[in-house]
Amino acid sequence: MQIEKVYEPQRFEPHWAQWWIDSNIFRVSSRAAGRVFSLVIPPPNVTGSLHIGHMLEHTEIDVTIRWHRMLGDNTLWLPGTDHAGIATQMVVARKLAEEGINYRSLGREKFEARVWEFKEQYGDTIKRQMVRLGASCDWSRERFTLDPGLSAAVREVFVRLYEKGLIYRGEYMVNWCPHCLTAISDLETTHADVSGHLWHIRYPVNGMNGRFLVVATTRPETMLGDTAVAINAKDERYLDLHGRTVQLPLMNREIPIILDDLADPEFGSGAVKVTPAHDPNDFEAGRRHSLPKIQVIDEHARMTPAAGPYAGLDRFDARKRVVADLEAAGLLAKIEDYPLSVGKCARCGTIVEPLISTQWFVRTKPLAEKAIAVVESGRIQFVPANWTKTYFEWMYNIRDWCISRQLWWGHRIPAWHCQECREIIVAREAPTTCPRCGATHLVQDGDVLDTWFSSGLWPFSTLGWPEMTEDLATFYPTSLLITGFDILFFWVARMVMMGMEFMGEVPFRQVYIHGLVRDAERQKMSKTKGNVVDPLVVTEKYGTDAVRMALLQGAAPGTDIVLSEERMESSRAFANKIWNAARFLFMKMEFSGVEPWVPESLEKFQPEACTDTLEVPVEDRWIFSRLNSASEQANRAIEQYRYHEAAQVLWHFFWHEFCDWYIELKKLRFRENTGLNADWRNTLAAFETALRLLHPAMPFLTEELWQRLAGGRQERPVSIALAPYPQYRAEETNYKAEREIETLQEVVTLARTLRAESKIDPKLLIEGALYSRNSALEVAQKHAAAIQELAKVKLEFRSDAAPEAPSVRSTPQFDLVLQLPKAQEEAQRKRIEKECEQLKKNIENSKRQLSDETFLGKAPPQVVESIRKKLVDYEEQFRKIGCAN
RNA sequence: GGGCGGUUAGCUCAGUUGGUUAGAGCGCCUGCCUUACAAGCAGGAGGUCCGCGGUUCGAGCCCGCGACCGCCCACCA
Repeated sequence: MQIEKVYEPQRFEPHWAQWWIDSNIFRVSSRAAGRVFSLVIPPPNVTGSLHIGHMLEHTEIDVTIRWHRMLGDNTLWLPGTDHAGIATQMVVARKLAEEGINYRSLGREKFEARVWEFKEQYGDTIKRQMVRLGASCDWSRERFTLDPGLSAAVREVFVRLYEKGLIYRGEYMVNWCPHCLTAISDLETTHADVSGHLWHIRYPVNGMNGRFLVVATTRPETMLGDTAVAINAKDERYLDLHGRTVQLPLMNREIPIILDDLADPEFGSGAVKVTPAHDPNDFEAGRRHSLPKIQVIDEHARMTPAAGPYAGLDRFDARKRVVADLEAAGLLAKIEDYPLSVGKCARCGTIVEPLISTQWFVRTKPLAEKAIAVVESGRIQFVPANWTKTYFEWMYNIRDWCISRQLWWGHRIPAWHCQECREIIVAREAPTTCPRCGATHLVQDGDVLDTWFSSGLWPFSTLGWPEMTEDLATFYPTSLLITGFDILFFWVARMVMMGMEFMGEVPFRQVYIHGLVRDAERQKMSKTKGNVVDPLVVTEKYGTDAVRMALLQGAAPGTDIVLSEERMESSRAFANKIWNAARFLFMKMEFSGVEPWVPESLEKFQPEACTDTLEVPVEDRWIFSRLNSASEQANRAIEQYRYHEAAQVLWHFFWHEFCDWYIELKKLRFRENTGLNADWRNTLAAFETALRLLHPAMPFLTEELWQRLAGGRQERPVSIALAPYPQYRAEETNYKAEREIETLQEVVTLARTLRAESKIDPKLLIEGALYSRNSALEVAQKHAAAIQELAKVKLEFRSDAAPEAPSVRSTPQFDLVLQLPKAQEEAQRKRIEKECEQLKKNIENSKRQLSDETFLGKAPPQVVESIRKKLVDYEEQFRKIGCAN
């Protein structure tokens, strides 16, 4: 068999995109197995940039899924939604904007025509992108925009919530984005600290000539819409003004002075202007006092006719003019520098404008109560657990959720307005007549739903709800959700609320929150910074398996992942290492006349054929025992989402046990044409098991090698992904074999160290003597040939005391003397001195503890015993090296 | 203003219930192109675990205070 010297991932591993498509085989479930495992995967962010963070998430999901599949669990993950259509529309709207066209100006018909056109042109690209992220993409049904099944679920939920009074329509202050021209939720606004100013403005008090009430504001342009000034009832400075009015400068409008806690006597002048149409607090105050609301800024952030002479100005230009005019009128008391935080649209970065508008809201309090209860009772578990607190923090302070968006992409709100009597009809299907006045002129509400509204239904809407399908019965609640903390509130919290409301049961049992991927400079990846790592580029360069491994190595729960090229290079080296181990085996198989072979049963580590009939070589007994222990650790790690630990275990086992020792030992046995003997069966069984162990982490490399190893055997599973995952069995642990190999390793390392320190040509076979007074000597002697091969020393084994010589190196049970050139003796002496110092410290330390009565009294016996033993060892070695001198 | 996380080797990070010589990868130093692998092999150096105090026989780990860094939430003009 021809096998390349260097592993070329491009030949065997698909791109990340292709990999994700391949993973889709796990969507299908047989429903044959006992244990059910289902997983919710996050909605694809198709329009955002794809970056390595998505790949981390999908890698963790994929590892988990593959592991469960190999355990024989009935697995399913829930991908797919209507996002393809939504995403396409968003992209088209953006393209239009680039051409200087506001998509709204086209009208719905023309806009949709453009979307179709775009679909024709870029359909395949979009489809690939969607599939890459696990979403379904069915262009054929209904308007291609939305999946009709899911749309029906969304309508059903909306109607039911409305009927229960949990959805209402109302006039409220919302965050308005003047660029996107839509209301956005609190969560969609980001706050940025900026240095602003606090302008103190004098408002003349009517009927008190020369008296002014000074108010402070960070947004002077809003004063044009003031309808009151508030003072605090406890603030004695201004009590005499209560009941009077002030004259609003510039607008020359008389407005009342009201008593309200809105005014904080400690802040500024203690008096505050009230602008109910442009500030959420003022809006509430305006309600309390039935103040008129004067809108002076419109949805494009321009001044309205109500702003009088300022009408038509941009809000920030208006600010300058207002300040200048106030100053000219001598009404500007002072200007202070003042740090403030401004809200910006999370999508476009435009500063949001609080505006009054009529929107649809979800009453969240009743939904939140259940969502809190299920986390409190532990029916939903967060991993790591500290996210629980963040979740509660938000749930306890939850506010009503504005779900209407003035956009054209998304699910239309299932509400119709009667053009005759203004009745609002909420229904599953479009009504033909108004139930109140019988009119037939009904127009559907122009708003669409927040995308998180439909995403919140995901765990059940994707399984066929409201029908109680077999899938829904089997896989709801799902076992697990793997996601990032950035959408904890947007998505996770809403799925819990919706799941409890409509299924009466939690949507998932566990929520694993993964870390964020940062670049080598610890920077969060973002499009604007341009530091995003494109998975397609790095998987091309290093291989998908290597990138996966690099991600997994950093994936400790609760910490961010710093991904560097170096790390990916080192995992590529690991992939290459495994490739070459296989290459060696295949070459030797050919040489030994061994055909591709895997054991009949993949359940046990050690193939049947070798156990009873033949004397099994110790390195085989050892590697099976080590495999056993590695699989125990790997299983436990993956089960607890400790992916980094699993990666480390696999890495260490494969490289530093299987390659460094096992294969090296086996080389001694593969020097003749033997055919498929016990040695070969054991070797291939061990390698085959190791591949399965590694498979969830590195699926492509292991699949490729596994197929080659198995040849064309029919009875094996078709894919390594369907083969059983290695499981720990107590009876497969072989302590005796492990100790024996440890002894061998000890002697070989001892000799290598001494040689290296003495600068002896690595190829030169030298002579030496190994001294020991315990049974370890016999073990070592048994492996004399291996020792000679691995360390290039020909040893004499002696049970008497070692002579004092500079060329001696010791461990507690051995002394090794090599014949060294004289020049090296001085260097050895220095080394020994240093070793003596360390030993002396250790001995003192142990003695101190062993003479401490309290320690002896309180420490557990095994701890005391281990220290006693160590002390004996230290002293023995101290004596042997001849430190006393 | 509330809440959360971090500080361990030159760099990036592990360290699961406290157990006595603190680990890995990369980097660095030394020697090797040894017919599986130079993307490799063998060996090595390198750490007051942020500071102070406390609990304990014993603290990187638990408690308190402090410093610095980062993140999230919040309607204070």
